[in-house]
Amino acid sequence: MEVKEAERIVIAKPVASRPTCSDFKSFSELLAGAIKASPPNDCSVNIVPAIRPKTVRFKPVVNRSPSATSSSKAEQSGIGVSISPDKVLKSDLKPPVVYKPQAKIVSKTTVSLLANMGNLSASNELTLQSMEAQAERVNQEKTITRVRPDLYQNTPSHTETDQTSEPSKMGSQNMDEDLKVLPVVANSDRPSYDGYNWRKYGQKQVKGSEYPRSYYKCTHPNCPVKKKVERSFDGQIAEIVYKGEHNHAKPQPVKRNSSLGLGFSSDGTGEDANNIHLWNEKNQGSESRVENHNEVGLSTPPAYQGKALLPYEHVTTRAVNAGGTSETSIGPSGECEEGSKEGADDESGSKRRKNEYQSSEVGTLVDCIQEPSVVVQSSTDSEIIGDGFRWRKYGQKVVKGNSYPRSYYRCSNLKCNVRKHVERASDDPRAFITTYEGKHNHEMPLRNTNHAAAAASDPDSKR
DNA sequence: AGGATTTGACCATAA
DNA sequence: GTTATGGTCAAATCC
Repeated sequence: MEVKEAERIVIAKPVASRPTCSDFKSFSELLAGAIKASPPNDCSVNIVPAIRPKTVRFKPVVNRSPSATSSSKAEQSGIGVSISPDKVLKSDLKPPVVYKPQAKIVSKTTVSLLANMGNLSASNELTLQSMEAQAERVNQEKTITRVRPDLYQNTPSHTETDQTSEPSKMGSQNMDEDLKVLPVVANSDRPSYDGYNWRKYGQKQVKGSEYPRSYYKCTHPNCPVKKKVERSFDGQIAEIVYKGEHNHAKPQPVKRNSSLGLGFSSDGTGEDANNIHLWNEKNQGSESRVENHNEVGLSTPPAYQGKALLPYEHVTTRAVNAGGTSETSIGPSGECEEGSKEGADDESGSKRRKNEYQSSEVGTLVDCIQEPSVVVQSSTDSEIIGDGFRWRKYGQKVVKGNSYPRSYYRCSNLKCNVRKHVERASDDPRAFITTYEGKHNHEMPLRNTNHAAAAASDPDSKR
């Protein structure tokens, strides 16, 4: 809890600061074999070694000093390695390497999983995408999504089961504030779960960050949107910053699993009707920021972790609707059309996508496993749906160090003692921080109603 | 073969 | 003006 607090503070800062320091430590410790959730840690640890090898890229670069290159690379891949044990661990975890391999593995698994899970999977994906989409939509100019590693770590292992089984809901946490909480899962190097296609055009080690920052551009022809992704100590996505606005709709998924009610795209793009709506709805915005957090008790990496999937993170994104609509009830028709168009575009990029999916499916998998969330919101005050669970607001208070009131929620499930509080992270009314306490001991409540509603309102849900 | 990714170098901006 | 840092470019490489 304390830690959370600290982190929370950090996150609140407008600047992309790395909240991970404290976490990091704990994490390393965890890795050492000690504390907290052993499963995740173990997984991460195991993963690292396996992955690393791949990371190394042997380039006989002529132009650049070869020796330097190799060394530099080595450094990058293992920047922290030589430094300190902790760092070493971190380095091991480094993302760059990890993703691809994992993604592949995951993808397969995912496929099977999806097959088995059916609706769930679909919903999950949708959820993810939606989340990201929402985040983006929230701030088109600039959106920052942050993940809280610590939370992630703390996260117990299996809540996910619960979550998995149920569709998650996305909701605005504070309706008052017009916030939206979106769970986001981002794992791959190239996060494409926001429903758009991205091409990585750069990667750089930034100061104060253990991991390199990756730069992505939207692959759509004239789309100026870019995003940069930073990873936390364990290789998980710590922050995603979007720049610009998409001048196009999300690419439409080519295939859809008919069995999936929500229109799940098998290709992994997973366009969510909801997402699309959200997006289109607000692709305009000047600058907005969204923060994501890992939900503490929510996720638990399944079998994958063992593999290398550390990256599966569960993130909650809070976005404020600048424009206002928080709900799924967004304008559909136009979007749908656009989506179709996009789909056409996609064809040209089918190959590209393939690759993307391969590399990015981890996220999908995670989604499936973790929890689906549907971007449906109910506007009830007492019940907030943002992460798939129902919450009841039981208090609000202005806490020290934050000029904005913090809203306290508890899981509406009587037997569950999970609580969370949401507060504004900064002056930016769109930035919120959600802190979870405890883990759910039950499954995510089904929201058939919402689902249905969402589906109904979304023609995109196409089927 | 073609597109995506990697990664050192280069450029821009801020301190 | 210098240095530091971030962002982008583009050749090499991978898939």
